[in-house]
Amino acid sequence: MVRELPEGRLSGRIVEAEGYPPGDPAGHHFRGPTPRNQSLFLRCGHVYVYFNYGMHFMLNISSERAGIGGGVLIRALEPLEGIELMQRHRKSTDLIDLTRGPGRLAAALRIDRTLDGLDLFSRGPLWIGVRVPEKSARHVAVKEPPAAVTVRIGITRAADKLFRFYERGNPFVSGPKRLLR
DNA sequence: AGTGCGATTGACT
DNA sequence: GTCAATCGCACTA
Repeated sequence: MVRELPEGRLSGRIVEAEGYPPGDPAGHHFRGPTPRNQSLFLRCGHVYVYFNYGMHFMLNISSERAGIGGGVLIRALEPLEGIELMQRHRKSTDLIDLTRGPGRLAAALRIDRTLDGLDLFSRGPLWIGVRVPEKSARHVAVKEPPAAVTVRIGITRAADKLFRFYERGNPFVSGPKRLLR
């Protein structure tokens, strides 16, 4: 995940996310489009930013064809670039909690509703890149990071669905210990 | 027009 | 472990 700001570039590896697919009663798109959630109905790859609990922004990415509601909540990053600026945004120097959790992540990247509706493919102020290894590893077997699947965090409806995905063992993943697998 | 609560976090016992 | 902060919005009437 790459955030471009006048002060510099911020980036991090996505290590935790949750799916909110079409028809999911826990999704904000479930009851149809409204002014708040219309970005979830844009073609996949658009940003939906939700202001939660009156104080935290949450970063989502639409995941379906145009007109179909669905999205992915980005819950945690492993910080890569611009760590000092992220620390200023978070008013904390604690590295492990810098982007661990959806609210912290959005604060660190200075994400708010002005980014709502943005097309991630447009290479604007926010986009997703593919990290290229420092050295060419074509002849080396690339090891896939171990993935784990659990129920989603902090929801009440469809609470049994296994739609949370994270990199096993990564210290930048959020959530209660009982969900660790 | 009024109301209850939410995809969380940080402070505190 | 508990709990307050804080507000936009969907829902009810």
